[in-house]
Amino acid sequence: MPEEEILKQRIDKLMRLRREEGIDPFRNDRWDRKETLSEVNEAYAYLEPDAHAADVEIVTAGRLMTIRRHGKASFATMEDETSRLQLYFQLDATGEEAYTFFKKWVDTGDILGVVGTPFRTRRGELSIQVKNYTLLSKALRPLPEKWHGLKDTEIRYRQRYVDLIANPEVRETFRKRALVVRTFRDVLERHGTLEVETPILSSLAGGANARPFITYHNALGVNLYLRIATELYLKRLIVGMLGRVYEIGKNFRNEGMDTMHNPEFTTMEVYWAYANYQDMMDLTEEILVACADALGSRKVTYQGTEISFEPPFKRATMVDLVKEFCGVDIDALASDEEARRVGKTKGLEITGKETRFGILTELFEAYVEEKLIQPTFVLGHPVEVSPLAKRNYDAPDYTNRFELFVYGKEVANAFSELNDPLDQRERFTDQLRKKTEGDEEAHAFDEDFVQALEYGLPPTGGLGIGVDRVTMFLTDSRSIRDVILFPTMKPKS
RNA sequence: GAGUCGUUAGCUCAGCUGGCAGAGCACCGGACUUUUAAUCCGGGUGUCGAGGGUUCGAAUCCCUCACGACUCACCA
Repeated sequence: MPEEEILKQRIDKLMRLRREEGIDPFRNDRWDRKETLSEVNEAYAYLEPDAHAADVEIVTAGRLMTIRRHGKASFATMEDETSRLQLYFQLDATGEEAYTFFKKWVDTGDILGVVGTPFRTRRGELSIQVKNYTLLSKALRPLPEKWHGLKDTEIRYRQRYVDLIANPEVRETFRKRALVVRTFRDVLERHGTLEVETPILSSLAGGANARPFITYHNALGVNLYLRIATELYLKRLIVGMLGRVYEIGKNFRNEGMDTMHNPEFTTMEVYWAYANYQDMMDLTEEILVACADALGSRKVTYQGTEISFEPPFKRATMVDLVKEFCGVDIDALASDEEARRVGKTKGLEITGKETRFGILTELFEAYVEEKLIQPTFVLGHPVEVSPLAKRNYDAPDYTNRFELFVYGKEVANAFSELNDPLDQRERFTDQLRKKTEGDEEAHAFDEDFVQALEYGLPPTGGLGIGVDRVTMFLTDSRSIRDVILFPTMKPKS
């Protein structure tokens, strides 16, 4: 039957229900649920087959997922946010009127409030013998198929509510996501970190290499950008003497999308005054281990590969990793020209402008990243690709920075924050030069941020973690869309 | 942005070399007082993603477009 036909039929049925029975299922304002289905399942797990707890009254509610109608006794499977449980409607127990009403008016998908007694059937299934019930809401559209569920990715993402009804494991994934976020907060609060909110709308989108979304403010008559990172505002707050701050929120990047990238995604960024990137490494480890523990295990299987979040995570410098996986010792190369030559032999596309540090970074991305399956801290990024990180004063071409890779993907990025306003100004200028050379993703020059640094930023450790990616790895989700409730979709024309 | 694959009933899917549009579940009607993918009897409910082309004839072959999935490029 075409869906419109079913809808029409169900609306007609609703009208008849109102007219013939004087009952409007949408009139109910609340239901005094006394227990959830998982509470019932736990409390009466002890019942033996065919045993009734006849003196107990259960008051619960949920959605009917399946109905097995018989002549004078019917079964239904009810599901709520915690569990599922079988209902037993028996003419002798409900009375003729209520039983007939059930057979005539109640459909799968309907929300029911029920009162009854727990028992276990001869076949061994815990059930509720329904004494009476109330139709709390009516479903006018049919549920997806009960056996195969809903698989169509397009419907799953566009109509997530249907996905959530049909696939309990999807609900579980989003509960885990909430637990991950809560664990982030727990750890950060334990370290005396203040949760703050900074602007999403701003006249300048900085703090990362990315193209922003542009929007327009009518009253001000100006273009505003959606933020691409929270970094620069949070560091202003450290200047402002808030000591330790963090923000969990969405960033927006106007770039391609695939299984690892959604245009809006969630990050946690944290900044601690008087700390450095080493402290941030410890914090990263602490947060990830706490998340793994919260979800049950430090060893997780991601897409068939076991990943261990048992600390300490592996640590290595970018230079050493490139040496190990690619056989190129950047420090041994005398000039940029030589580096470009070596890069070319390794298959890099060379424009002639690369420095040896650019080559290092490209070799790392080409040869190393995908090999870093187990959690690995990569240290010592070149200054050239780290416009906001503090220089390593023993090796001035490199920064006190790390990125954490898991399953070949970047999960965290952290550094000792650059707090020298003069150096920061130079690096922004360098980014500006890159921008005029055509690099659309070069950082914007944030004059106000430099000015903030001129008031004095204490030595500060900063860290950003991709919340969606952490959730993916801990829930074995192959696409970022599986951990975002309403992922960005192209509108259907 | 490029390539590959996909789109058939509400859902999950068949549909061969071009020859009447199919199944299970769901849904509608009937029987059934412990079923659980209930069973039994009866009912097919469709713009075969959209548009164009080839052909006597197109779900099927060709082209264009839309949307999705995967791979790649960019990126976290």
